Amino acid sequence: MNAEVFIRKLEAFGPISEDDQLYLSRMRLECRRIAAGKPFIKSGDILGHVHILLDGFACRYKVLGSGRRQISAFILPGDFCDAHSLILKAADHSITTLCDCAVAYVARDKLAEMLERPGIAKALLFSSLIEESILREWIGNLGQRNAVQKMAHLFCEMYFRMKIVGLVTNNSFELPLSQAELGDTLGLSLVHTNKSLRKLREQNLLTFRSGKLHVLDIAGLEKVCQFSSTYLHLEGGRPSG
Amino acid sequence: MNAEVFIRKLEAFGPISEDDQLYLSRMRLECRRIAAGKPFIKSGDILGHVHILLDGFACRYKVLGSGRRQISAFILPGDFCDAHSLILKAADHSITTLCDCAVAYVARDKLAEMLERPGIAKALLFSSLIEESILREWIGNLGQRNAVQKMAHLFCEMYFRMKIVGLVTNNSFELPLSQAELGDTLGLSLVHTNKSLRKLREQNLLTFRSGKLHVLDIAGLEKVCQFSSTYLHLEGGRPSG
DNA sequence: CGGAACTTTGAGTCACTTCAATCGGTGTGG
DNA sequence: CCACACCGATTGAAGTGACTCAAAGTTCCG
Repeated sequence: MNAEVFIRKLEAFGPISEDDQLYLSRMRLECRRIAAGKPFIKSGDILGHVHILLDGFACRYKVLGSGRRQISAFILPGDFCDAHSLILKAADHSITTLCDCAVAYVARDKLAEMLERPGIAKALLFSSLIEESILREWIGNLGQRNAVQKMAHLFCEMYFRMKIVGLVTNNSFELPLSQAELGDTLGLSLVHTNKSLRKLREQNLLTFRSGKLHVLDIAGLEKVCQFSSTYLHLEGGRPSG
Repeated sequence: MNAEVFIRKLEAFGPISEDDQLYLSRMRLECRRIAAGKPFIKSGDILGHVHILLDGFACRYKVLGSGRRQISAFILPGDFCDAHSLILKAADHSITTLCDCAVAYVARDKLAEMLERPGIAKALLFSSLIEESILREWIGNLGQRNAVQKMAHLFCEMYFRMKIVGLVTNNSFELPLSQAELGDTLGLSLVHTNKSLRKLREQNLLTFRSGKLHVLDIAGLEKVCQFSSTYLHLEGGRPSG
């Protein structure tokens, strides 16, 4: 398995020089398959290497002292799982697969070496800035919208993000989440998650069954939560820098 | 006005070479004072330069379609206000001062030049990773805690962040927020913000009046929300990289 | 066929919201 | 020096969105 998905991802943030590309592709990445539902990074883990998701779907989460769980991000192919381990020896949150995944391993000193290349460091910085932007939007989502709106917003976001990586077919895509996990993402109880989902279904906006989301009316869904995709920075058009 | 606050901030993320320091200090930064309560970056603005807060207190926020406002971050001296404008021509959120501030301006092409230096690019990446970490914690805060716990958590965070930059005296510090702004940060109505604040006060944990927070019992406050400061990455100890 | 995990639904309760009014401090003009 | 306006803080009361508890229905898999 090679670093192609990863290189493509970096390129989305700006031109990667031929030299850098060569460097990355020559870097043999160790790769492993991980089964669905396996928390492969746990809060507190000391990490000797950094993970890149090559295939599948994963999420970041924290379990608070109260035992409640909050999912704070979804990880798509090409994404770094734990760039943050660059600065902290121990992981400050956990990561679990949500379906069968392929994950590449980069030794930490290898990563340090990568960062000496301005082109790569810049691409990682940009990638981190977009993640920040998504996190800020989630904060607004959790703080200011009601249950149905929150859910519509999450589905809109995932629709656009999956679409851009080519994973949407006939307006539907794999979103391998249980309703409990959906609730942990939106800060809702399981029961209320179920009832909010029903409302969206009854408005003929979507169906969501066995980990597959089918969007019937994306315009309607966007309207429910006043969705605007600018925060996803999809166009890929960058100014200078 | 020079870039000292900024250099000190970068140094917190790892050694900055003498050459880089010289480069930064030689860079004459244009600096302006901005009065309290002035939104100096507005969502949609096309930015020709990047801002660094040198002195004061500011916040990021978004106004949703519904008119509701969400504050998504507080900006302290030394922080970049809009590193994200590196990747997007237009700002995707607004920033306002919360008290009188001093702000430095860096032309965008100057910043692009800075990023060609691996040491600086790395420091900015690290800074961005820590911001991400804080955003993730806020997501957990908004999603999983009740009003009183949320508020306690925010106060704990600000206590530690202000302390590390030397702005805490006698367990109290300037937090120039109205209760309405506090509510917009925590996703609470003004009325409930006031009532939650009262509960914390009645437990003799703190006082909060005219933009000044006095922490009477930090251990008690931490206990209310099960606060753990690891996500702030305060120690500054970094592994390789 | 049995069990586990997930989904669905109903009922009662509570945290938080909205509406509405008052109170206090501060600045301004007469 | 007082009257007035303004803004933020405070409080009470009523409404509601989301929660918890409880139970039954479904789907999937060994």
